[in-house]
Amino acid sequence: MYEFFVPFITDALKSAGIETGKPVHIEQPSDRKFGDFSTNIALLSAKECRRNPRELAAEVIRHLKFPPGTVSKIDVAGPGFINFFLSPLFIMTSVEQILARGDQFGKGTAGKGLTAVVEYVSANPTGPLTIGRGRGGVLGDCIANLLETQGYRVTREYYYNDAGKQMTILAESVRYRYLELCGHDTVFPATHYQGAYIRDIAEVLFMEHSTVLADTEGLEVFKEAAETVIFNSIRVTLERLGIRHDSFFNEHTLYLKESERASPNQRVIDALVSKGFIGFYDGATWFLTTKLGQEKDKVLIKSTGEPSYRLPDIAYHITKFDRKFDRMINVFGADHIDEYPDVLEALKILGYDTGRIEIAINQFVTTTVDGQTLKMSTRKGNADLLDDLIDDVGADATRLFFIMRGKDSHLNFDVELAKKQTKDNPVFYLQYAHARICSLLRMALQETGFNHEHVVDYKALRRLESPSEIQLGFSLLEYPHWARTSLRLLEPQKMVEYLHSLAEHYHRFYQECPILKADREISEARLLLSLATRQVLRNGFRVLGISAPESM
RNA sequence: GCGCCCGUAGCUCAAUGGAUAGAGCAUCAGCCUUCUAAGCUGAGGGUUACUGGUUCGAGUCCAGUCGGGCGUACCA
Repeated sequence: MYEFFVPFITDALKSAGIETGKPVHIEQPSDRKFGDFSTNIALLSAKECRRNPRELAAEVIRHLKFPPGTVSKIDVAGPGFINFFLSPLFIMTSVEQILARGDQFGKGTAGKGLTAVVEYVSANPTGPLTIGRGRGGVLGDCIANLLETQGYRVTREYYYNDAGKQMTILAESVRYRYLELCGHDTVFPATHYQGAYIRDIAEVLFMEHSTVLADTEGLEVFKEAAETVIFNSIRVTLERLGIRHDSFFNEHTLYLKESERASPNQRVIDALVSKGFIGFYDGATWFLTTKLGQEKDKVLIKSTGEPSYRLPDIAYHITKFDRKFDRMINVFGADHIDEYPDVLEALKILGYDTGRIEIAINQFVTTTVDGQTLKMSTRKGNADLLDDLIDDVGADATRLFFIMRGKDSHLNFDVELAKKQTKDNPVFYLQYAHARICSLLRMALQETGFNHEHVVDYKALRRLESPSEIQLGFSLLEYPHWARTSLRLLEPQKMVEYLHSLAEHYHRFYQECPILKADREISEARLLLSLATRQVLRNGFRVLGISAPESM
């Protein structure tokens, strides 16, 4: 809808002889009494043209030529806005397109022929997923969905590490619990994983092997058991939320030689050496970020010989360039905020186009239960588990609550609210609109024989003209705009808000306009409008990954 | 100390640099013999933390101050 106006305004500017370098911008007025759309082009160009903005606006209007039956009124208002009013008939004929396109309505072509990789969750297998991880997981999943609606070919990737220090601590933790079960006198270190799941893993080992493992030197058997159990639990939890990945990228592969070539990690070091950004001191290998104005250099290879996380991170991103992704989107929590600038700097030095990398950082989650907030740490084992939350409020509420606030805002997850079955709870408010429409359609089939599946001609919609009908129709047409905006900002929250306002318009329409009880022709038209609403709700729910219940 | 994020109604949050800063909750007042009241309508409630700046116009951009969160590892 937005782009509908642009060419006509551009033409009008041209034929009025107005030269402006400013782009034509279409927006929605704050108040509908100002119209359906407006443009500020006269305000923007006024200075350049040395003319009064209102005069300029009037001039533009004189040259505007819209196709008949589309725009019913054009106004100059306020300091120089040009306001457009769409004709009700135009709105309703446009709604017909929604029914014609069905689940394709709202799809765009901006990403046609392009590929994107979205990296999200990426938790190492050291413990069950916590609520905080869930937010990033849902955010990433929705971003991937949004990319797909615009035609991108999307790879959903999970980057993990099953080696290194944390995994060693994990294996030791299991071993301590196992030794306890064997009756050994051990003290469980405070530095290790305290969670109950460690005990569960140890118990399984004890049942299978009795005390035999107590004498084994290596940690391998403990590590493997822990990794298998924990990874499975992570995948099960993700699956419950409808989060899936196409690709699991194991950091470990970056440490391995590739036939005749050095390992990807080593190649990063070599390349940075040749650019003069590597130093060796204190027994470690350093990325000389002080050369870039930073306070300290950063360790790439520790004095133990092991790479720190930064090195494989750089190498990992190079694989994304090697795999020729057009867009690379990383989703992670605020605790990783210090991680990416160094990676980007290194990639820039090595000549990669870091403009293709986008970072979506989500702030932390606190849960509120009776005003109590919980502080989380996987290590201490007192974290709120994502699984428990899903048990408590269900997958749909979990998903929606994670994305119904801007990702930059701290999220206050009100568990009580998420469980409520009233309109206070946005999940129910949205789903109820959908269920209500399904119920109507069922009843229509029963009582009047109206079968929406057999309708091929949507012209009946053109009979509608009452304010709540027009408002609803208009709202439906906004869906593609919000799909694009949500993606542009990497912010599914925009979609949530749009759907909420759509549901609101539907409920109002429902309240004001009898549907089954109206005259047959009007009734049919209103059923079609309801059907279009259901379609848009479904398309939106699909992006957000929540279910569309047929009855509630 | 330094870096990133946040500060908007009593509470939880919106507002691509635009017009009178909006929703929901809570409070108060209405709407069911009528398609799902799991809903709708209305009222009150604000110095957008503070001080300057940029411009036709600032909650939004810039600088500074105050307050909160997260980082600031040879953990990831």
